[in-house]
Formats: sequence, structure tokens, C-alpha cells
Amino acid sequence: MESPVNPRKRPAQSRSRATVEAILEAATRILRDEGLSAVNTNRVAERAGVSVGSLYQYFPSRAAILSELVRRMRLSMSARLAEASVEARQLPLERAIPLMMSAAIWQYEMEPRLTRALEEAEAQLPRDPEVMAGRRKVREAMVSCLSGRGIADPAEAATDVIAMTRGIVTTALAMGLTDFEAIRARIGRAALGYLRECPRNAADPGDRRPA
Amino acid sequence: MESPVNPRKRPAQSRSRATVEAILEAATRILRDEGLSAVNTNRVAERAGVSVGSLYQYFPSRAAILSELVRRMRLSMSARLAEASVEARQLPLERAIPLMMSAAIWQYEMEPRLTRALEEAEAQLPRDPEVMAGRRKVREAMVSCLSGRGIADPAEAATDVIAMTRGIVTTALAMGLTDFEAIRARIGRAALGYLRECPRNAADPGDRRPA
DNA sequence: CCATAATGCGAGCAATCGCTCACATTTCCT
DNA sequence: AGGAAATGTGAGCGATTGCTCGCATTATGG
Repeated sequence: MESPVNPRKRPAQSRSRATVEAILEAATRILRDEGLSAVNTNRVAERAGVSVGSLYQYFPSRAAILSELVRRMRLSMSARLAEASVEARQLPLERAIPLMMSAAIWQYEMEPRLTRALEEAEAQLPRDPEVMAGRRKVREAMVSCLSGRGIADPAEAATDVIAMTRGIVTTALAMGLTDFEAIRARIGRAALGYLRECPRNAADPGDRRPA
Repeated sequence: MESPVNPRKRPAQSRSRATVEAILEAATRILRDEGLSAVNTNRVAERAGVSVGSLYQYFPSRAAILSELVRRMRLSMSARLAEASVEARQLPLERAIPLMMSAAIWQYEMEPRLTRALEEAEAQLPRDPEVMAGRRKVREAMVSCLSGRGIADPAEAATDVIAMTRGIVTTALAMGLTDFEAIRARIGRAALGYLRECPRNAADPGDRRPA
């Protein structure tokens, strides 16, 4: 029914590990340079200097290749945000938010086209547990940064802040903007403004850290 | 090189006008019920009770069908926002924003799946002048609502508010939320918060209307 | 009523693409 | 060395799909 997404076979020798990496690299290049629709198994194999047969030894489907790339992207993104949240937790909102926003748009800044294409792929791919876990980690990092600041529903706030950020960044990129300093400022304003407008939990200590 | 997007032939008799509408309706139903990838010319023709040949008499390509649907959606959206902006212009921000936000998410509320699918299509289709005009009208409505309120760069603010809205609504729908009252409240907070955080133009009369 | 134009039909072509399979080559291990 | 396991190959199958073309049917207007 559904095309499988997990590796068919684990590469055992170094030769095959190189093959797998070559395939993923080729897919990445095509994705970045020519977009999602240009990524097909024949082309990926060709660009990787590998035969289609070999490709299918390690990836059971086209979706599996894309899934692996999306996994890596979400993993890197969540790691960066989790790291930032450690420092951000103990800063006032005005300083915490820029820190978090910088971490959030890091991928877009480094690889705008690739990151966009990967999000496009993520939307089309069947739900993948690891990808979902990555997304959850992103949200948890944001929640951890927001909690203990008197916000009534930090989980909802985190969801919205992330969604707003994605919206603004995506639109800015689609318009061809490349000044990430300006983009950072704008999403910073959006997040901070939103949070100030949020329902407050009176019992919660405004900006001080909880025990 | 590029597949044409404009009608091949203008329907002259009433019979053919019915054919065109049947095709667009069938495409709409498939788009809403089964998503963008399920919309192919053979299927649309079949569901419209029309032959593929007839379809290609009036639409030179698959893209032309989708383009027409996207055009109509953007037109309706911009009309609604333009209308709302007339009233919103002369209201304080706290009341203007909810009005504008209601207009902005109207399409999503009426036809969530269809609207999402149409935006997906819009992203993949070649740039269409009429669609671009529709988008511009949406932005202009928002600018008109925001100008004369002391915001330094209303155009930028309008872009961001629209982008934030799309981000939050899209995410909410993807999460399966159907409580549009709650969604409206959240994007209202986001927009209002963002605008309060915007660089202000001191020379501009805060919330009063200009001459 | 008939010539002409408008409209409708659908088999099927050509191109794309995901994927398989029978077979070749390389590496590992004893 | 030599056999088994791992890895690599690429022609090509089957399915999908955008679209054409030759022809049939229906409407229009003189």
C-alpha cells in the first residue's frame, strides 16, 4: 500500500557506505539546484555515479531518500534550537527571543533553497516517526524557552511562534530577500509582539526563573 | 518551452460554456477531495462527463485549469479583504485587525482543504499575471488598513502580517484544528502584537485618521 | 434545408518515472 | 586459493499522464 521509507539493507563494507553517501549527496545537489520535482531515482543514481540497482539496494523507494534528508535537516534544526534554549531560558524575553530566532532560521540562512525544498518534500512524504520526533524537539525547545514567564499556554505560544517564523521566512525567501539580518529583526518583532499579547498567567512569576 | 496557461478558445455557445464550468467544477472537487496530485486531465475530463479532447479545446494544459481556479480564489480573497479594509481604515487597530483577519481567513474557513490545495498549486504553477495582481490587491488592502497609524513601513508590515497569518493558519489546519474562532484569536494576537512592536513614525498621527 | 462553423469524442502516442531482475564484479574469510 | 557473501550494473517493464488528431455530432444562419 504505502511505499517503504526505511533502509532496505544496512551497508556493511566501506564501499557501500560511500555509495549511500554519494546517493544522498547527489539527491541534495539536485534538490537544491533544480527543486523537488527534479529528484527522481534515475537521475539521482546517475549524478551519484551509481546504477539504479545499487540505489535500490539501500533505499527501497524514492521517498526513502528524501525522508533521510528531511530527517537530517530536522535533526540539525532541533539540535541547534535545543542548544540555544539552554542559554535563552535564563535570559529576559527581549534577549531570549533573538537568540531563539537566530537558531530557528539558521538552516534557511545556510541553505535557503535546499531547506525550502526539504520542507516541500516533508509536506508530501508519508508521516515519518523520526521526522515527527524532530519537530517535537523543536517545539519542546521553544516551550522550554517560554515557560516560567507567565504565559498561560506556552505550548500553544510555541506552536504559533514557530508557525509565524516559518511564514515570514518563507515569504521573504520567495520574494528573493537575502538580508537575513533584516529578516531576523522582523521575526523577532513578530515573536516578541505576539508573546506580549498572549494571555498571561497571573500566578506565574513574570520574568523571573522558577525554582 | 513553457506550457501555456490562458484559454485556447473562448466558448461561444451556451453548451460549451457549460462544458467549461463542468471541467472547473470537477477539478475543484478532485482537488478538495483527493489533493493536487490527483488532478490530472484524464480524470478531470472523466469526472466532468466530458472527453479529454473537449477539455483541451478550452484549456491548453493541465496548468491552465489549475491557474484558473487559483485566479478565482485570489480574486475572491482580495475582494473580501478590500471590502473589509474600507471599514477597517476608520477603526482603531484593536478593532480593525480582527475585521481584517476574519476576511483573510474566510476562504480557509469555508473550504480548508481546497484552499490549501490551491495554495500548493499556486506555488508550483508558473507565475501568472492575474494571480500576482490578486496577491497585490490583498497586500494593498492590508496596507490601506495599516497606513496613517504611525507605522514606519506599512508595506513591510502588511507583508509580514499576511505571512504570519498564512503560517499560523496553515499549521493549525495541518494539525487538524477546526475551531476557527480560536484560530482567529491567535492570528489577531499575532498581528496586533507585531504591529505594536513595529518601528513607529513619530511624525505620523498615531491612531487618528489623516486628512 | 443545407453549408459551415462550433463543439464533442476517445483511442492512443510519446515521454516520464519508479522500480525489478538476471547477471557481473568485488570483497571477505578461512 | 576459492567459495560465499556483499556489492554493483543497466536494460527495460509496467504504469501513469499530458496531450494530439482524425472524425462524429450538434448548432447557427442564410
